[in-house]
Amino acid sequence: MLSKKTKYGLKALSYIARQEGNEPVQIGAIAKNENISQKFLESIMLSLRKAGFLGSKKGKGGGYYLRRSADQIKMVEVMRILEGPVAMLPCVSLNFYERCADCPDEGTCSVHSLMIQVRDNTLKVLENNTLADIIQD
Amino acid sequence: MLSKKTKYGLKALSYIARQEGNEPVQIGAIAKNENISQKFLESIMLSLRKAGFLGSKKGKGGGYYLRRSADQIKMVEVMRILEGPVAMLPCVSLNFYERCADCPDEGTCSVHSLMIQVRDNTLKVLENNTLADIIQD
DNA sequence: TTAAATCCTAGTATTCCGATAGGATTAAAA
DNA sequence: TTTTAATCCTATCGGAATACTAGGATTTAA
Repeated sequence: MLSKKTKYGLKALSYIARQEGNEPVQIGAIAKNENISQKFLESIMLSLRKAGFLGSKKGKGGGYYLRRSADQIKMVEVMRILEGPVAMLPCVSLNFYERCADCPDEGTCSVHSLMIQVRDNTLKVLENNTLADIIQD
Repeated sequence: MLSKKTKYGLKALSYIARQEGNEPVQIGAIAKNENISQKFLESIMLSLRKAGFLGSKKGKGGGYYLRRSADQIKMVEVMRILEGPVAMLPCVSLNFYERCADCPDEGTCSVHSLMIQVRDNTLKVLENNTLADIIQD
């Protein structure tokens, strides 16, 4: 299951991307319009800024804005920052690989190959969709 | 991330499917060979039996056996029993649907359509793989 | 009658998630 | 210069879920 953190983060990015012009958007406005706890959203925005998706302006009239155009922000990148690995098992993760404690040999693990297939199909979707794509609705 | 419960369940089913003949297989043997806590595995086997994948024989010489041939057990069925929904959001789940509290309208939610794509691609893999497929390694 | 297996219910330790608290800092506007 | 409005930052916390564990009841073969 997708965490609320990721879901809210994607909604916030979408909200910002849908605004006209490049004026900074306030957390308060996003939280209100998307029904998200403002304090929780604050910490999510911070992650997105530190990851390079968002820039911020402090003080009155400040807020957040996209640092890249929406069609340059792949869903898979955002997911990896907010959700972590795309794969369903650490042992099939490309960016967060870890051995499984219980497996003596990944090559003979029957679950392993299945989860590689799932990963590749999920990746295909997340690589091919950008922020620009998902706000087309 | 896949829960240990699901992973262990799949490994246990694979282990049983790989045995010659239809002799019941003991939890103890599975736990030992697959490095799984025996007590934990007990509860998982119980779920799999109640879901109809396994039959059991009690008492000395008892154990678990497949109730259907391995090529008749789709991965998606096992996943739904052990892991729950395939979808990453309740609002795009076919078998475990729930509204999202924060969405006034699913039709205009940008995350919704993305997660439908992910779901469909994951489903494709899990529908097309059976227990027989994943033990071919 | 004993040994070996499943069956079943409860409990528990730990981790993670979602959210909250409380201020520090910055900048525009009055 | 003061006020107001925004982000920044760290810490904490309750509840739920996960991953087991305990302990016995029941069943069956030898």
